[in-house]
Amino acid sequence: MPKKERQQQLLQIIEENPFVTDRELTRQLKVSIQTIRLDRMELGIPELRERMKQMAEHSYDQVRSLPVDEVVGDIVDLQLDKSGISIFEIRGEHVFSRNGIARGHYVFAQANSLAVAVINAEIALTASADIRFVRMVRLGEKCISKAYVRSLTGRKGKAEVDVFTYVGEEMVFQGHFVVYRSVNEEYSEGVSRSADRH
Amino acid sequence: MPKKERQQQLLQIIEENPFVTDRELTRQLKVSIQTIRLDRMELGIPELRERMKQMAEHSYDQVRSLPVDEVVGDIVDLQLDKSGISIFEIRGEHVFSRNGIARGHYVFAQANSLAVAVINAEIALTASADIRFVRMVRLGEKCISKAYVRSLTGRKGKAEVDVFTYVGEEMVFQGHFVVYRSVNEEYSEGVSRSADRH
DNA sequence: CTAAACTTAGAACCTGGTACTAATATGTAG
DNA sequence: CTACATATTAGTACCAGGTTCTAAGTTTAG
Repeated sequence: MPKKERQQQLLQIIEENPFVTDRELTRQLKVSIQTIRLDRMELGIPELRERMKQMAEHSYDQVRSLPVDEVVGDIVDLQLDKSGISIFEIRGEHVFSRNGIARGHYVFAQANSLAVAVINAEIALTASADIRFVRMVRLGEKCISKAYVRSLTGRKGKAEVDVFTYVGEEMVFQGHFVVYRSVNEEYSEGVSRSADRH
Repeated sequence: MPKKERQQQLLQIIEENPFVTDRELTRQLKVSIQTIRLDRMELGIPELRERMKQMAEHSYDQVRSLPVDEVVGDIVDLQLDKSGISIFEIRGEHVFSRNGIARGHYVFAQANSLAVAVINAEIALTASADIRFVRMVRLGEKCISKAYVRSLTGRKGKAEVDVFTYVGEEMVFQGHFVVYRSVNEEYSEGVSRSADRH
């Protein structure tokens, strides 16, 4: 069997069973263990333990990253129906462990939370948004979001809010949010009382 | 320090960082490595490698498709660079406590995670998104997101992904994501050696 | 004081490798 | 055919992160 083909088979075997040892690969491919190891090196496949470790770290990240908190970021300034500012520091649980870059939904969550918080209504819900991740945000960076209410339509209806997030001087995110607001009404069954942002 | 207390500390340390070696535990608990190992045995805590293996196997069973990245929601189907489906149940911690309506960023997070997971690349990051919350999602509802890759540009570059989220028959969210992707393997830093980690 | 419980030490061994050297096939081009 | 290259196999030394076992101290309680 040609080398190329063997290496393709090796790739496939490991892909469908990452827990296979080199010793077992020798049995399946009928070559010496050294050949297996040379092949792995050429293909850039790490050893069994490293593969397991990577999988373990991956799943560990996943478990840790679930609780996106109520309001993401600390609101440090709030002028209802006008503007607001919040601060959010990117910590380990917010990033991809592989490269330390923040997951987009955390950056979004900060902006979304602020866009909703800045609206003075008993119920405020995001209706739609147009967002742009201007540059990646890294572990340890402090995101400062500023929200500006651009328009309000009546007591009920929609509000438009622009949010810009900065790390230092640099803008990292921008978003245009359309927020549904209601002072008294509900939408089928959901009761509305006093506003519920935190 | 009494034995019981030490074992409680050991449990706690391992729980919050399962990737710790015995050698590091000796430094933290100031006892010999043999004591650490006796403690682990009494507590039924397996060795580091076994812990990693179990985590790896667990995550491998859970979602059999390989590169299920850090995701909000359970991925139940994944065809890389084509489509994917994930399920996410709205629980108490995801809603506004007053009215039981899901916070937008959770619904977004599910869609965003899926849009990133469906892309077959070593690095995939959301560049921008155009999203619409079609109707509110309530406590207890099961969100089913379906992602479709609409275009791919080269090995590197952008991908466009549409995501639709349903509760039952009803569409509750739709989003158009532009995802930055890169198949890049950096040869500058930690290529093969086991140099990098916690 | 003494026995039980606890702690530490050390050596042998294990798995699943890496790193490196060296010998032996098997081609393949001149 | 020879010479050189590539591929394969073999073997040794070494590593991390342990297990197992034996044995010797050290507390502590009765």
